[in-house]
Amino acid sequence: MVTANHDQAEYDPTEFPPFAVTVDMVVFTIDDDRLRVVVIEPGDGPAANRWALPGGFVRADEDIEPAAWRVLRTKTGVTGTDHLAQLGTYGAPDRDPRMRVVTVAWWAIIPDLPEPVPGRRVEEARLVDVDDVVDASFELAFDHRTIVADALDAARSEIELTAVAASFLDEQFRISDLRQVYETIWGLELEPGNFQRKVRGLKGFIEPTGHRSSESPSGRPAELFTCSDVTAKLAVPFRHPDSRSDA
Amino acid sequence: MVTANHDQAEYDPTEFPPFAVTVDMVVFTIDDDRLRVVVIEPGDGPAANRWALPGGFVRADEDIEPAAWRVLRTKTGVTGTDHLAQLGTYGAPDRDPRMRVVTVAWWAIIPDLPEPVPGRRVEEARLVDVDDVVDASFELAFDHRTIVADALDAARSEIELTAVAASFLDEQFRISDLRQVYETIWGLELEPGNFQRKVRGLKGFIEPTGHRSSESPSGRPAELFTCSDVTAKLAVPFRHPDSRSDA
DNA sequence: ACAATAGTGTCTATCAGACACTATAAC
DNA sequence: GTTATAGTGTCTGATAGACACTATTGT
Repeated sequence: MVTANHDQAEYDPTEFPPFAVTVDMVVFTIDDDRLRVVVIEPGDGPAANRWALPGGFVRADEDIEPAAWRVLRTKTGVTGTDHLAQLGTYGAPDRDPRMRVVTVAWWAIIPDLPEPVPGRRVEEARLVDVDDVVDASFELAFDHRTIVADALDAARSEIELTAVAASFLDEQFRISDLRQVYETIWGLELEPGNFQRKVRGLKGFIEPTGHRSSESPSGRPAELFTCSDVTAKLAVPFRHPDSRSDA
Repeated sequence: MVTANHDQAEYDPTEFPPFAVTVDMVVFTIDDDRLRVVVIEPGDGPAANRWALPGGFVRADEDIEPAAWRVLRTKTGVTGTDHLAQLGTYGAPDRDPRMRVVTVAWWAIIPDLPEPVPGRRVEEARLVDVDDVVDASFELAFDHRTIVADALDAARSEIELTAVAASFLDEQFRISDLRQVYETIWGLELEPGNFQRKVRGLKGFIEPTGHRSSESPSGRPAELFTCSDVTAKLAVPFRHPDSRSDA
């Protein structure tokens, strides 16, 4: 088979088309029983004076996941998280007006994140309700609304299959705290008694600490639990209760 | 906060580190009740004379998913597939000796793929058992063994949640054909009667065609079904039977 | 005492799996 | 008839959800 080689240049390693590779971070936290996401107002670039996800270029000698951690830290001051997962890669040719960029999007969960602090070359950093982003009442630059929507889908699925919901909470937590995480992310109410029994019965999810909560405003103090591995896959999924066979 | 700007260069759009962006394809098919994957022997590059996934550079003005389709077609002659999903992006700094490359990996399912044909700049193309790749008895270049293993995990999960198993089959298929797909991918046997009842009861999975199979070697001819949307999310997951609460 | 939250008992409907059974074809 | 596969009936054990109930704290 003889073919004209008018497009062979792109197969030549010395003439590959150069791309910029960035990372963008979708950082979730729960604040006041609302699912929120960290956004920044960049100090420069095409998203200056607009809100956007924290993001930045991957360095020439840096793997992608470390770049995600570094960008998160330098842009928002956020340092630790139990959970960082790759969401997907977005690379429409026109997604950034400056140049050809593909961005690797990640999503993470940070407990107790009151207000992020603006980092280098960042004007402002704040938390915004995920719902407002997804329904576009709070606008984000680039394709970041889509990325947040995809991250929300990923989070909703992930808490069914793994113990990651616990990473929204402190080291020790009550079962009712964990239930609130599910209720917030799924946007529904769960029956406290059944939740209790179900989650206690799941292997590899939570372990009792032997301590009891002292902060309860009233009522019987709750037993405190920990989750040793938030990435652990649950033996049985904790299923979102919307699925009915008569759907 | 005053900081040395020794690393500010990377924030300058005109001086971002240039990356090559490639796509790599994990193409599954079922052949003789074995799950197989398409591999090629590139005619040049660092994987010449080794087996590797079909892959290639994304063009300067091309979105990533079209690039995946193009690469698949030009390298292996494979043109159509019902299912193409992004798997993840791999970008360790040393994963390609030539240059800094990040690759966006995709997985796809092609029914009835007897033998792929080597495309441009490809010496050979063939199918290989997925198991042999994952257990490294069949070696692949770069990090392609990891990518195939991740794709297998993705496929095993995806057939629980969507109708994608049907994309291994022809337009019309018997329920026992569909059962064989699950058995092959999960590596176990399912009880035919229960499978039949379960899959017939799931909304949005299969629809009867009104025809019956004429190719049955013996026995009662089976009703033929179609799947109108292989990407449809099942209302109720078709669960892999390994998960027991006493696990 | 009451209010509030934690946690358990129990009933019921549903569903997965085991397996016997019937149905319909080729031979 | 036998054999093979398609498809159904039916039982059982597990589980999710509803909801009543007990348990343990503060006020």
